[in-house]
Amino acid sequence: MSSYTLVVCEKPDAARRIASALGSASESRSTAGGVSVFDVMYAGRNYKVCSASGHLYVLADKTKNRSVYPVLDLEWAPIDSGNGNKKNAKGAARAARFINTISFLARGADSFIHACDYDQEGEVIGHSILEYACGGKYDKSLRAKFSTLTDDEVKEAFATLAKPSSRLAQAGRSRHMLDFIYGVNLSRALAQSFKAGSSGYRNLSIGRVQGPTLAFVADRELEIRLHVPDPYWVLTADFDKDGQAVHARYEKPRIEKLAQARAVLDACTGRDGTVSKVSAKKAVLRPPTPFNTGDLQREAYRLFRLSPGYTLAIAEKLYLRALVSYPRTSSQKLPPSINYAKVLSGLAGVSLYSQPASTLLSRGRLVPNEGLMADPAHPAIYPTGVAPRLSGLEFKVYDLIAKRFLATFGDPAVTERTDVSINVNNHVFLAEGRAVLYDGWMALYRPYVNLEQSTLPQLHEGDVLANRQVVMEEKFTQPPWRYSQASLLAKMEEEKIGTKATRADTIATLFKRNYIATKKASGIEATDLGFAVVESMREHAPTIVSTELTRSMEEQLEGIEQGMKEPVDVIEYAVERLVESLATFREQGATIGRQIGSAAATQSNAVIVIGGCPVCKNGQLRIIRSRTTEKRFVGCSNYASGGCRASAPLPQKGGIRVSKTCQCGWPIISVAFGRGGKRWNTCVNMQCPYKRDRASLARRSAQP
DNA sequence: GCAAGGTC
Repeated sequence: MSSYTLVVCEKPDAARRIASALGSASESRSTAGGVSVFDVMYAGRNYKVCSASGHLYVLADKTKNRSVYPVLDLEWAPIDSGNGNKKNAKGAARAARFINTISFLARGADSFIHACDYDQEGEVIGHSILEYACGGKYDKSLRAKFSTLTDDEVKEAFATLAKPSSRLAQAGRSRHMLDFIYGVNLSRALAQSFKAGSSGYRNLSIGRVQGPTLAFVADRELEIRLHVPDPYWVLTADFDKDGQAVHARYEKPRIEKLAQARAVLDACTGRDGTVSKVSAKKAVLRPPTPFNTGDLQREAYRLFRLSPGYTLAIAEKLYLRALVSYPRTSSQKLPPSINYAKVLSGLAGVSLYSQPASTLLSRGRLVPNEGLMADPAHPAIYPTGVAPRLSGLEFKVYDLIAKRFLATFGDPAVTERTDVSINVNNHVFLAEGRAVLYDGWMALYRPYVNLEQSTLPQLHEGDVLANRQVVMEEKFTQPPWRYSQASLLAKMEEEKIGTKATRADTIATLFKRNYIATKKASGIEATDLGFAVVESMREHAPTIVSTELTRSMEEQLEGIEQGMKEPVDVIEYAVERLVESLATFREQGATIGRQIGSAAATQSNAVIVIGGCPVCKNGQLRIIRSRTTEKRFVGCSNYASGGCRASAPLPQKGGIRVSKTCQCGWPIISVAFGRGGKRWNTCVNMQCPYKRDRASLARRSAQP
């Protein structure tokens, strides 16, 4: 085979699209790694288009000893089970297959094109591959720059190749370094302090994104706990106009003094009202903008109460089945190159969407209502037009994406708001009506439209309304809302921390660490442990829980990218500041650990009831963690007061759920082993006559 | 058993 140019893309899907944009490509599987490679002729040259699968190289701690800090001596190494996806050894094996394929292809290549996503992380991904898998080829490579992977743009990118920006790569690599140095060292300091100040090890962590996110929740929780409810009074009135009800509220929505409210109540009770003013205003509501990752996550939470992480996982599945476009995007734009007509024709073939899709198609000119946010590598999320076969939540998320896409092409809706002032003995009450005059895009987005309508009878100035009743209600000012997973994610977006692909993961990590917990129906609250971590960080390493760290880091990285700053100086400056914090942890570790440890202990001793006690009949069986051995077991709430000795061992690992009560009267628990692993159901009663696998419970458990 | 960032 003659020589060729090796094109390195960020992910397999991008390689496929880039290859097919250049010409008719033939796909083969590399013998070196078993991953896809595309051969294509373009402008008289042979190209082999291959891809990574995100980052194949990450920073690693050379010493590999997790109990030692500070760790400042880092190296770039292939993802392996030790540095990267510990929870997922498959990830490391997968990375190895891509690296093997690329290094094999690099040997036969005479030139290289860096065609990863054109952003900071993409620059790093390509840089590592060209340097480490291809043998120092970054400086000799050429950069393809594109904002979306359409045929035209890919060709344009290949026609305007230029030297890659090593400044951008340096900025990206420095970002990795800073996050590792701050995150890993402070996490180790936390965990080591905990170990020194209390019994046992606990996996604690903190980082540039985790820190402020946890602080958002903790600070909100404090606001809630410190909130002092102030009373106020609300007056409403119900009138009647020829048998039709008119509901109105007093012009002042809140009255702070009871005496004032009473005075109005007395003055108005039993007196008819006169319409003193009627005004109607039309409003034009523009169609919604197409979904980016966060918009979709928020909308799926609002409508279906899906967590952001779960929504993204479902969207990912839909993407892998070619039903929707790439779901990790910041973009609220739909470039014409995605071919609106093609997508709509596809949807027209699906019975659910055929009517609205055909109507849109028949108009000819299609212009989506784009939002302001853009993404260097992907358009907004849209359906591909491939007919879906889905059910359950997958269908719901797909339907939401499909209807949102349709709605963005709809006409603006027109609504009318009518305000009516009603005079009662010189006091003014207000009634409000809202009506949709033209539904436009709303028809395309049903049932997901969020708009309240309220109707009023025809009213004119001078009309007299019979007063049915005036009601005075005492209310209290409310504390702010707790964050939901969706609003916490929105807060992260607003503060520009984390990325569209990682925000949901960060929230999941905080749950896993037991820093935050869901308080039934009222949202997320910080746990005692979460509070303790924020508090101790504010004292010893305040930047890690503030968004300022991200801001100042961005500034430094910008300096590197512009050539105004050197990476070593930036890193050294960060290290100097961090070392002071770490020294404090080293000196006061035991004290810090005791503070955090006592917070963690309140938690592990928290009462978790799993059922009624079958022995004493009036106590409750609870999961208890022994203070001395730290082992968990089942005990009766009457142990201390009533001397009930009912107890049972528990498996020490795995999440426990109560499924039902066994015929013997004790609870049957369901234990999860590992992530997404099998669940194991068993009665906790050691003497259970109905149980077959007593031996296996004994093996997996320990007596308190 | 540590971060944040890619992607599956």
